[in-house]
Amino acid sequence: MDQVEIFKALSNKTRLQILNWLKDPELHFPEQKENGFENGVCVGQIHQKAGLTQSTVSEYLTSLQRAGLVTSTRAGQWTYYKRNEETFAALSQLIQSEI
Amino acid sequence: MDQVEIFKALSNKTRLQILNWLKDPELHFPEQKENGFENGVCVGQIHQKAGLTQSTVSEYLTSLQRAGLVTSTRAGQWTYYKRNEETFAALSQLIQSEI
DNA sequence: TAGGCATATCGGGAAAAGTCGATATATCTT
DNA sequence: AAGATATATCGACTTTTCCCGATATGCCTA
Repeated sequence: MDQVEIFKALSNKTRLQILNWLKDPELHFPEQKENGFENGVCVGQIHQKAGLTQSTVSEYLTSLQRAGLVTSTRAGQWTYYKRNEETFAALSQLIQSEI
Repeated sequence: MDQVEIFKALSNKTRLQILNWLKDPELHFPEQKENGFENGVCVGQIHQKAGLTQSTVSEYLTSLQRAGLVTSTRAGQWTYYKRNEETFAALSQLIQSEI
């Protein structure tokens, strides 16, 4: 758990927004509903909603993953990303006790 | 409370270290003991310990203050900085519930 | 195996952050 | 008023981040 890397990943409005959307996929990504959300949301959906290019969104998701804030699952041609709540809990604790 | 500004301020090893030092001034800044720590620690002490130039440390402290993570008090020719624990508590909560 | 999607990676230009040395400002002492 | 000390600000340079378009890779289907 690299603190600086986590905080850097969180230092961007769009990335914060993506994390927020992923808290409630049913609400924010209804188009994907038929496929379920067990593995999270695929890049294309996030790309559309974010209004940035596909490459930028892909890079953002990779950086969130490197920080441990999301996990990814490949399924066919899709990559699904979902929040890694453990990291959020650990971070909240860290701020309370260590930082 | 600007989340992005807070996370940017926390995205630097030295600034994290400064915040950590300020948790226990008696331990980390014994040279200043005679003056007490009610208002925190003065810039010069932090500068010496950080091993970066005075201007850099001054700028770091300003950025921590803009983020609300520390407060400053001027007393004579010294400026004392101390942690603003309210912001840390609020941030920890924010991560648990909102982000 | 060719073509079509979905995603990742690469190269680059603009903006921001990191860091310094020099200088300005404020305060204290004499 | 002058000099000394503490801090802040400025100008510059380097590194990193932001974000894009173009291209590569991987997988699926006809």
